[in-house]
Amino acid sequence: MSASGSGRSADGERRTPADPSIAHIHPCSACDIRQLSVCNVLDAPELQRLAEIVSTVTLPAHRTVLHEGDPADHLYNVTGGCVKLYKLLPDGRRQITGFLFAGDFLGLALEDRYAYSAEAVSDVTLCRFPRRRLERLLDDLPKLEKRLLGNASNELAAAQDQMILLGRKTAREKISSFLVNLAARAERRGQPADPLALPMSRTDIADYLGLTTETVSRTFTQLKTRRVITLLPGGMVALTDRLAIEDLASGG
Amino acid sequence: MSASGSGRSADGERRTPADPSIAHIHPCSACDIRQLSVCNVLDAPELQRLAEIVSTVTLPAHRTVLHEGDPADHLYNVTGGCVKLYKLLPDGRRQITGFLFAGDFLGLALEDRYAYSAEAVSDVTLCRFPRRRLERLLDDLPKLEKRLLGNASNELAAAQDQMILLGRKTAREKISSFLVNLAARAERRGQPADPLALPMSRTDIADYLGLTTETVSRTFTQLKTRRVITLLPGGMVALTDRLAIEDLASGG
DNA sequence: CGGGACTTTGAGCAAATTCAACCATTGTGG
DNA sequence: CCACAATGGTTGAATTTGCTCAAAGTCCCG
Repeated sequence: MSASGSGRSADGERRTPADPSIAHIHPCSACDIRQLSVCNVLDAPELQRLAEIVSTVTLPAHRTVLHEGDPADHLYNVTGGCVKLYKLLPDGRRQITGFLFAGDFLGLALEDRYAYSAEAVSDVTLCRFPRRRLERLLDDLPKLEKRLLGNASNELAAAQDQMILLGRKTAREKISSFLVNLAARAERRGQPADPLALPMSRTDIADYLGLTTETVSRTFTQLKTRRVITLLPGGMVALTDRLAIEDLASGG
Repeated sequence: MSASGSGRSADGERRTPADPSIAHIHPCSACDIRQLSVCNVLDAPELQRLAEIVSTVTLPAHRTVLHEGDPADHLYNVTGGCVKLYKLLPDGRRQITGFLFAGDFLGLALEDRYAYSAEAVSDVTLCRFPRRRLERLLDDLPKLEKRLLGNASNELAAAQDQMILLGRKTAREKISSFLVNLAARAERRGQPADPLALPMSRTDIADYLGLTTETVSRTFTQLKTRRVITLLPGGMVALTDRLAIEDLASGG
């Protein structure tokens, strides 16, 4: 990777040096999404220790963050934008296993290698932690470790919801669930939930829901025709009939 | 197979009292599946502390272990038999999110309530831990907490594998993956992987793979006809052509 | 043995996919 | 500034995979 010094490295990413002497340039204590993330369980001195090993990374849309099978050298915290996680079958079939937004944690794998790939959907900013150093730090910060466990447990619950979606819901129910779920998460981050921003492509949505782009497109128009949603320019959707879409989402 | 020194409670389960004075009757140190489970990171005195809050539970096949939405009062460790986890849609559609065997941990939810239901597939034995007491114990046993985090991280990886299965694999690939996966887990537990025991019904397999029983049955006969597997009496399968089935499983 | 649950097989159907064409938006070079 | 290629999205028609409904076959277990 690139040398430190906050220039633009060969692969186009910018970051702050890990040098603690200038860590105050990006103090975690001033982080405006901290209350969304795992860091919010830490007090000021603990946060300082975290700040000493973190570097901030900015990536443009479509840049790969990490690749399945690569050594899991870093963990990340998304601080802005949208990241997709995915796995591939040998013949290219793809399953997107999650979309991450500000506050979401990325890279938890106590294995040596990443079990999935991650790619920036929009321009994103990330906090990057060297895995070794973070693991060492965890021994001193049981609160953080507990929080990570809670985080993992929540992700497991979300994964189970995604399983029932993939295995048992119809296309219309899948799209509805997807929209309701994104809206709820946007709300939790304090971002507008209606109209809702859809930064990802139809293909991404299809690969997340186990459908094809054509089916995703047809289902959107169907929901539009039924006046459940309204498609707005700029990748926005209005959830016109919130009750109806929530009903569809839960498989009513 | 019954637990010693205890009565049968109202709901038909047998268990040892939590009374530590007789905990030595079921000492964790003599547990023959310990090396498979989260407990194996603990040394003798730590194990003793765990033994003081554990009770052993035996349930017959088809008995519900815990129910989605109920207060999450206990965590479990499966010590024998097979348990299925599942979620339901309002209209009864079911998704089985996992099968658990000896060594597998159950109930990790830092929420107040279980996010899914669990039911015994075969007769099962479980170690049961009161959640509050286990959580308190975790503060003193960082090794165990780390191990739980590692466990959760592995489960997340497995969940992502299941997502690509549900979203992107064909019926034949699903069945093949299922068999290969079960065989690998049986092997890890030191149980015979070929012929492989299938303790769960066709309906359970269908609800796990996002199929119908009919499709599961047809796919089994198809694999049988192609001489990839052999169906044996007593719910056993022989993986006749291991290479072929592994190829099918990975979507080759 | 006999009965009930589970499994397998069959025939027709339907939801979603595939293949193909068309439309909209955007960015580029003449 | 416009033409136009490129990308992504939408729509249509035909196909297919897996589902539904129905019936027959097996396997336990009493």
